[in-house]
Amino acid sequence: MRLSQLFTKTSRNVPADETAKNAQLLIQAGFINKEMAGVYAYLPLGKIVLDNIVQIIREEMNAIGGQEISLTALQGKEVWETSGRWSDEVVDVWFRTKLANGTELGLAPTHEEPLTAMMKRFIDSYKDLPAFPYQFQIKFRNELRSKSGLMRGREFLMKDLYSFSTDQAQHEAFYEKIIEAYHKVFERLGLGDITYKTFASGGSFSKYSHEFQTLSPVGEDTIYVHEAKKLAINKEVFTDEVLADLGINRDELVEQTAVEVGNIFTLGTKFSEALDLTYNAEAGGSQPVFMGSYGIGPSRLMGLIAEHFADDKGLVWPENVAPAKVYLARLGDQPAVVKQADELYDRLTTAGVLVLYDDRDMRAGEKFADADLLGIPYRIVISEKTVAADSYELKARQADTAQMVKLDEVLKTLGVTA
RNA sequence: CGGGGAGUGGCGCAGUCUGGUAGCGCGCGCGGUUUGGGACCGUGAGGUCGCAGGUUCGAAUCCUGUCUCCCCGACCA
Repeated sequence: MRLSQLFTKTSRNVPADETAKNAQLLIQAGFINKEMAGVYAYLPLGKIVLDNIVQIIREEMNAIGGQEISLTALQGKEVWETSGRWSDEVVDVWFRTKLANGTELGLAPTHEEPLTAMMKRFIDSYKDLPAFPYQFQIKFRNELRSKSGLMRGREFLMKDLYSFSTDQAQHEAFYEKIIEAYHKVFERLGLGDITYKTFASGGSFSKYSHEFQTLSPVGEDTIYVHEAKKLAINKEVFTDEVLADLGINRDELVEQTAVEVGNIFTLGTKFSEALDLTYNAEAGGSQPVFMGSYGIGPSRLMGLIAEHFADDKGLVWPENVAPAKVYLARLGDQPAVVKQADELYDRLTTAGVLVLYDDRDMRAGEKFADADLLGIPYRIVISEKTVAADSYELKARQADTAQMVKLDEVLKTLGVTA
């Protein structure tokens, strides 16, 4: 993409109505636009980042049998009344609205009910199980207070997968698989080392649920980390009983603040019984389907990644989620310089490398500052110097200095095979 | 929802205490000089001070109400 064509631009001023670093940087760099408190629009570069995160999650969900769907945001109240969750006393974050004829509607804060109801069309027999539908959907939650930029919005993107199994044993087999899949997701997002499977409060069908907590000073949760076992315990369930269950001594744990980036739940037959989702068992007889739910917040992850990797010059995206791999800064518009820059841009683009080509008529300092602020992993400068040396000036985002290298070295660094 | 802070050109701010119809930086247009870490000179465009009432000869400034944003708390992917 040529920056001269990109309609967004960076700002030298930090927005005054945000204090969260992720929101400040993402707005300043033109990745997102604030619509209202806790509600953000995604601009071209931000949309690419979000899509990259989504794609990583999608690939890992598909790898374990997930099938992507897209449910609706508009919800009629009947199915929620059946499960008891239409009530404000039970779910206090509903956004409610009405049809023109007065029919009550809500904007979905989650999707257990409509999906469970829908699956009645397709689940009749044990032969139809298990099933793992999932979606990426904007959830609406009327929080009393949104905060921390993308970390906690009133409207946010969520990947929610639901498992439908014959019984607890079949359910647990999948539960273990999704834990592994989640670890892969966070590994690919560059957060593997600081993300812990965390024991949290369960429900009527399991003693615990599991959260995936990423260490961060801006986190809202307190967890107790067992580094050797690579797990953690949420403060909300931190008791002697839990320690005994896990065979852990209190002095092996370190208290940390963390951000909940994922949460997996054994739902059991809570929703299937409420909504009458049953199947005919192999041995005969009707049984309620055994369910689980599994969430990850891509938009929250984007905020967390922005916040976690940023330095004093701006964003620093991991390669897997960066809006481009290379920031190609062309200094000046002399024909030879333009030629070298255009040719490299074409070469890399053809090879499938995403390049932000800064072909704008701006000074070097501004281009360098934007390259840093946008957080693109590699910066390549083309100038009279590089033309004269038949070389390219290459610098990783976090490197202190640039190096003059030949084309093959550029291609090798960027993983382009000749 | 309780407590605290704040709303003034696109963005960041000063002016409010001590009323006299608005100023600075960035950005933007035009002309010129520049050109490797956010250049400089000149010249322009752009706001009626969140909104609604009220006090006053006169309100960004005082009073009342209201909306919005941020932070802490309570609550949450």
